[in-house]
Amino acid sequence: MRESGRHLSVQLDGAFAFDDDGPPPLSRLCRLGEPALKVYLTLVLATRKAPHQLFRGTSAARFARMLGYDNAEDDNPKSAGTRKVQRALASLHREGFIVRTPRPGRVDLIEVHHVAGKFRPPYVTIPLDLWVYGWINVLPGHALFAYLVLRHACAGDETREVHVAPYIRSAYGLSDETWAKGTKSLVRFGLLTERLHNPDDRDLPRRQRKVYKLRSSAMGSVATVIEPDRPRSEEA
DNA sequence: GACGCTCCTGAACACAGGTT
DNA sequence: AACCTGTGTTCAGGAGCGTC
Repeated sequence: MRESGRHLSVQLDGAFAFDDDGPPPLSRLCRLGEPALKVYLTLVLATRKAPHQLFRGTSAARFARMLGYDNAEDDNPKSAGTRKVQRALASLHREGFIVRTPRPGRVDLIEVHHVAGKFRPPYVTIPLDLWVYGWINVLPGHALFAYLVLRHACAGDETREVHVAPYIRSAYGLSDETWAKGTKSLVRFGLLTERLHNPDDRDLPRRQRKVYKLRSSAMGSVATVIEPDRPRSEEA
Protein backbone atom coordinates (compact mmCIF):
# COMPACT_ATOMS: atom_id res chain seq x y z
CA MET A 1 0.00 0.00 0.00
CA ARG A 2 2.55 2.55 1.14
CA GLU A 3 4.89 1.32 -1.59
CA SER A 4 2.31 1.94 -4.33
CA GLY A 5 2.81 5.71 -4.21
CA ARG A 6 -0.95 6.24 -4.45
CA HIS A 7 -2.75 8.54 -2.03
CA LEU A 8 -6.54 8.28 -2.26
CA SER A 9 -7.69 6.01 -5.04
CA VAL A 10 -6.83 3.72 -7.91
CA GLN A 11 -8.14 5.14 -11.18
CA LEU A 12 -9.01 2.84 -14.08
CA ASP A 13 -10.21 3.70 -17.56
CA GLY A 14 -13.98 3.40 -18.05
CA ALA A 15 -13.29 0.79 -20.75
CA PHE A 16 -12.14 -1.48 -17.94
CA ALA A 17 -15.75 -1.93 -16.81
CA PHE A 18 -17.96 -0.94 -19.73
CA ASP A 19 -17.92 -2.12 -23.35
CA ASP A 20 -20.77 -2.05 -25.91
CA ASP A 21 -19.07 -4.58 -28.18
CA GLY A 22 -18.33 -7.48 -25.86
CA PRO A 23 -17.41 -8.52 -22.34
CA PRO A 24 -15.24 -5.78 -20.80
CA PRO A 25 -12.05 -6.70 -18.88
CA LEU A 26 -13.84 -6.44 -15.52
CA SER A 27 -16.41 -9.03 -16.61
CA ARG A 28 -13.70 -11.33 -17.96
CA LEU A 29 -11.79 -10.99 -14.69
CA CYS A 30 -14.90 -11.87 -12.71
CA ARG A 31 -15.34 -15.01 -14.78
CA LEU A 32 -11.76 -16.01 -14.01
CA GLY A 33 -12.82 -16.05 -10.39
CA GLU A 34 -12.75 -13.92 -7.28
CA PRO A 35 -9.03 -14.47 -6.57
CA ALA A 36 -8.07 -13.39 -10.10
CA LEU A 37 -10.11 -10.18 -9.77
CA LYS A 38 -8.62 -9.32 -6.38
CA VAL A 39 -5.05 -10.18 -7.39
CA TYR A 40 -5.34 -8.10 -10.57
CA LEU A 41 -6.74 -5.06 -8.74
CA THR A 42 -3.96 -5.35 -6.16
CA LEU A 43 -1.36 -5.60 -8.92
CA VAL A 44 -2.80 -2.50 -10.60
CA LEU A 45 -2.62 -0.71 -7.25
CA ALA A 46 1.01 -1.73 -6.85
CA THR A 47 2.17 -0.81 -10.36
CA ARG A 48 1.37 2.87 -10.81
CA LYS A 49 3.98 3.80 -13.40
CA ALA A 50 4.81 2.25 -16.79
CA PRO A 51 6.11 -0.35 -17.54
CA HIS A 52 3.86 -1.51 -14.67
CA GLN A 53 6.31 -4.05 -13.30
CA LEU A 54 6.05 -5.22 -9.74
CA PHE A 55 9.07 -3.44 -8.28
CA ARG A 56 9.52 -5.95 -5.48
CA GLY A 57 9.22 -9.69 -6.01
CA THR A 58 6.05 -10.90 -4.30
CA SER A 59 5.39 -14.62 -4.02
CA ALA A 60 1.97 -16.24 -4.35
CA ALA A 61 2.18 -17.11 -0.66
CA ARG A 62 2.69 -13.42 0.20
CA PHE A 63 -0.30 -12.45 -1.93
CA ALA A 64 -2.38 -15.16 -0.24
CA ARG A 65 -1.66 -13.68 3.19
CA MET A 66 -2.18 -10.13 1.88
CA LEU A 67 -5.65 -10.98 0.50
CA GLY A 68 -6.73 -13.04 3.50
CA TYR A 69 -6.66 -16.41 1.76
CA ASP A 70 -4.04 -17.63 4.20
CA ASN A 71 -4.18 -16.59 7.85
CA ALA A 72 -0.81 -18.11 8.82
CA GLU A 73 1.80 -15.82 10.35
CA ASP A 74 4.40 -16.81 7.75
CA ASP A 75 4.27 -17.45 4.03
CA ASN A 76 3.12 -20.99 3.31
CA PRO A 77 3.77 -22.06 -0.32
CA LYS A 78 1.74 -25.25 0.24
CA SER A 79 -1.45 -23.74 1.64
CA ALA A 80 -4.79 -23.76 -0.18
CA GLY A 81 -4.71 -19.97 -0.21
CA THR A 82 -1.34 -19.92 -1.93
CA ARG A 83 -2.57 -22.35 -4.56
CA LYS A 84 -5.62 -20.18 -5.08
CA VAL A 85 -3.35 -17.22 -5.85
CA GLN A 86 -1.10 -19.38 -8.04
CA ARG A 87 -4.11 -20.40 -10.12
CA ALA A 88 -5.26 -16.81 -10.30
CA LEU A 89 -1.84 -15.65 -11.53
CA ALA A 90 -1.76 -18.46 -14.10
CA SER A 91 -5.20 -17.53 -15.44
CA LEU A 92 -4.31 -13.81 -15.49
CA HIS A 93 -1.18 -14.67 -17.50
CA ARG A 94 -3.18 -16.95 -19.83
CA GLU A 95 -5.78 -14.23 -20.49
CA GLY A 96 -3.16 -11.55 -21.09
CA PHE A 97 -3.85 -9.42 -18.00
CA ILE A 98 -0.28 -9.92 -16.79
CA VAL A 99 2.99 -11.33 -18.12
CA ARG A 100 4.93 -13.60 -15.79
CA THR A 101 8.62 -14.10 -16.50
CA PRO A 102 10.19 -16.98 -14.55
CA ARG A 103 13.42 -16.11 -12.75
CA PRO A 104 15.32 -19.17 -11.51
CA GLY A 105 15.92 -18.98 -7.81
CA ARG A 106 13.68 -15.93 -7.39
CA VAL A 107 9.95 -15.27 -7.59
CA ASP A 108 8.55 -14.57 -11.06
CA LEU A 109 8.80 -11.06 -12.54
CA ILE A 110 5.27 -9.76 -13.05
CA GLU A 111 4.34 -7.08 -15.57
CA VAL A 112 0.75 -5.85 -15.33
CA HIS A 113 -1.22 -4.86 -18.42
CA HIS A 114 -3.33 -1.83 -17.47
CA VAL A 115 -6.46 -1.31 -19.57
CA ALA A 116 -5.67 1.40 -22.10
CA GLY A 117 -8.76 3.23 -23.34
CA LYS A 118 -9.44 6.87 -24.12
CA PHE A 119 -8.82 7.62 -20.46
CA ARG A 120 -11.49 10.19 -19.99
CA PRO A 121 -14.49 10.31 -17.63
CA PRO A 122 -16.28 8.42 -16.31
CA TYR A 123 -13.42 6.50 -14.75
CA VAL A 124 -13.65 3.57 -12.39
CA THR A 125 -12.12 4.88 -9.18
CA ILE A 126 -11.44 2.57 -6.27
CA PRO A 127 -10.83 4.05 -2.81
CA LEU A 128 -7.60 2.87 -1.15
CA ASP A 129 -9.69 2.12 1.95
CA LEU A 130 -10.64 -1.06 0.11
CA TRP A 131 -7.13 -2.31 0.92
CA VAL A 132 -6.32 -0.23 4.01
CA TYR A 133 -9.26 -1.54 6.04
CA GLY A 134 -9.33 -5.05 4.59
CA TRP A 135 -12.52 -4.75 2.52
CA ILE A 136 -10.78 -6.43 -0.41
CA ASN A 137 -10.39 -9.49 1.83
CA VAL A 138 -13.99 -9.81 2.98
CA LEU A 139 -16.05 -8.69 -0.03
CA PRO A 140 -17.14 -11.63 -2.21
CA GLY A 141 -16.34 -11.44 -5.91
CA HIS A 142 -19.85 -10.58 -7.04
CA ALA A 143 -20.05 -7.76 -4.50
CA LEU A 144 -16.73 -6.34 -5.66
CA PHE A 145 -17.95 -6.57 -9.25
CA ALA A 146 -21.21 -4.75 -8.45
CA TYR A 147 -19.27 -2.14 -6.46
CA LEU A 148 -16.96 -1.33 -9.39
CA VAL A 149 -19.93 -1.18 -11.80
CA LEU A 150 -21.73 1.25 -9.49
CA ARG A 151 -18.58 3.37 -9.06
CA HIS A 152 -18.48 3.71 -12.85
CA ALA A 153 -22.24 4.22 -13.17
CA CYS A 154 -22.26 7.11 -10.66
CA ALA A 155 -18.97 8.47 -12.10
CA GLY A 156 -17.50 8.59 -8.61
CA ASP A 157 -20.25 10.95 -7.36
CA GLU A 158 -21.84 9.03 -4.51
CA THR A 159 -24.38 11.77 -3.77
CA ARG A 160 -26.14 10.56 -6.94
CA GLU A 161 -28.70 7.78 -7.02
CA VAL A 162 -28.27 5.52 -10.02
CA HIS A 163 -30.42 2.97 -11.77
CA VAL A 164 -28.60 0.37 -13.87
CA ALA A 165 -31.05 -0.87 -16.51
CA PRO A 166 -30.77 -4.48 -17.73
CA TYR A 167 -29.48 -3.44 -21.16
CA ILE A 168 -26.79 -1.32 -19.46
CA ARG A 169 -25.90 -4.23 -17.21
CA SER A 170 -25.27 -6.37 -20.29
CA ALA A 171 -22.67 -3.82 -21.46
CA TYR A 172 -20.93 -4.38 -18.14
CA GLY A 173 -20.99 -8.10 -18.92
CA LEU A 174 -23.12 -8.64 -15.86
CA SER A 175 -25.75 -11.36 -15.44
CA ASP A 176 -28.93 -10.53 -13.54
CA GLU A 177 -28.01 -13.14 -10.96
CA THR A 178 -24.54 -11.72 -10.28
CA TRP A 179 -26.02 -8.22 -10.09
CA ALA A 180 -28.69 -9.29 -7.59
CA LYS A 181 -26.22 -11.16 -5.39
CA GLY A 182 -23.63 -8.40 -5.58
CA THR A 183 -25.96 -5.55 -4.66
CA LYS A 184 -27.50 -7.60 -1.84
CA SER A 185 -24.05 -8.26 -0.41
CA LEU A 186 -23.11 -4.58 -0.63
CA VAL A 187 -26.30 -3.64 1.22
CA ARG A 188 -25.50 -6.20 3.92
CA PHE A 189 -21.99 -4.77 4.29
CA GLY A 190 -23.47 -1.28 4.61
CA LEU A 191 -21.72 -0.07 1.46
CA LEU A 192 -24.92 0.48 -0.53
CA THR A 193 -28.48 1.64 -0.02
CA GLU A 194 -31.30 0.75 -2.39
CA ARG A 195 -34.90 1.87 -2.78
CA LEU A 196 -37.75 1.47 -5.25
CA HIS A 197 -38.42 4.52 -7.39
CA ASN A 198 -41.30 5.49 -9.71
CA PRO A 199 -39.93 7.47 -12.68
CA ASP A 200 -41.68 10.81 -13.40
CA ASP A 201 -40.66 10.78 -17.06
CA ARG A 202 -43.73 10.11 -19.30
CA ASP A 203 -41.49 8.43 -21.87
CA LEU A 204 -40.43 5.79 -19.38
CA PRO A 205 -42.60 2.80 -18.50
CA ARG A 206 -44.71 3.37 -15.37
CA ARG A 207 -42.88 0.70 -13.55
CA GLN A 208 -40.97 0.68 -10.32
CA ARG A 209 -37.21 0.41 -10.58
CA LYS A 210 -34.47 0.07 -8.06
CA VAL A 211 -32.12 2.99 -7.54
CA TYR A 212 -28.85 2.64 -5.68
CA LYS A 213 -26.61 4.95 -3.69
CA LEU A 214 -23.08 3.91 -2.78
CA ARG A 215 -21.70 4.56 0.69
CA SER A 216 -17.94 4.18 0.29
CA SER A 217 -17.55 6.31 3.42
CA ALA A 218 -18.48 3.14 5.33
CA MET A 219 -15.12 1.76 4.22
CA GLY A 220 -13.44 4.11 6.67
CA SER A 221 -13.46 1.42 9.34
CA VAL A 222 -12.05 -2.08 9.53
CA ALA A 223 -14.02 -4.59 7.47
CA THR A 224 -15.61 -7.55 9.24
CA VAL A 225 -16.78 -10.83 7.77
CA ILE A 226 -20.57 -11.15 7.96
CA GLU A 227 -22.79 -14.17 7.49
CA PRO A 228 -24.75 -14.45 4.24
CA ASP A 229 -28.23 -12.88 4.38
CA ARG A 230 -27.46 -11.20 7.66
CA PRO A 231 -27.63 -7.39 7.67
CA ARG A 232 -24.56 -5.58 9.07
CA SER A 233 -26.75 -3.63 11.47
CA GLU A 234 -27.51 -6.90 13.29
CA GLU A 235 -23.83 -7.52 13.88
CA ALA A 236 -23.61 -5.29 16.95
C1' DG B 1 11.19 -22.83 -1.70
C1' DA B 2 8.18 -22.03 -5.55
C1' DC B 3 5.32 -23.86 -8.70
C1' DG B 4 2.91 -27.13 -12.10
C1' DC B 5 0.07 -31.08 -12.74
C1' DT B 6 -3.63 -34.79 -11.90
C1' DC B 7 -7.91 -36.75 -9.91
C1' DC B 8 -12.22 -36.44 -7.57
C1' DT B 9 -15.96 -33.93 -5.37
C1' DG B 10 -18.76 -30.11 -4.29
C1' DA B 11 -19.73 -25.17 -4.79
C1' DA B 12 -20.63 -21.32 -7.63
C1' DC B 13 -21.84 -19.63 -11.75
C1' DA B 14 -24.52 -18.39 -16.27
C1' DC B 15 -28.41 -19.21 -18.78
C1' DA B 16 -33.22 -20.09 -19.98
C1' DG B 17 -37.84 -19.96 -18.86
C1' DG B 18 -41.52 -18.74 -16.02
C1' DT B 19 -44.07 -15.83 -12.46
C1' DT B 20 -45.22 -11.67 -9.83
C1' DA C 1 -38.19 -4.88 -13.61
C1' DA C 2 -37.42 -8.09 -10.14
C1' DC C 3 -37.42 -12.57 -8.57
C1' DC C 4 -37.48 -17.69 -8.58
C1' DT C 5 -36.26 -22.42 -10.17
C1' DG C 6 -33.96 -26.07 -12.80
C1' DT C 7 -30.05 -27.44 -15.60
C1' DG C 8 -25.51 -27.74 -17.37
C1' DT C 9 -20.81 -25.90 -17.06
C1' DT C 10 -16.84 -24.14 -14.84
C1' DC C 11 -13.97 -23.54 -11.05
C1' DA C 12 -12.02 -24.32 -6.33
C1' DG C 13 -10.42 -27.36 -2.54
C1' DG C 14 -7.85 -31.30 -0.86
C1' DA C 15 -4.22 -34.58 -1.39
C1' DG C 16 -0.29 -36.20 -3.56
C1' DC C 17 3.65 -36.18 -6.67
C1' DG C 18 7.23 -34.22 -9.56
C1' DT C 19 10.39 -30.50 -11.48
C1' DC C 20 13.53 -26.66 -11.28
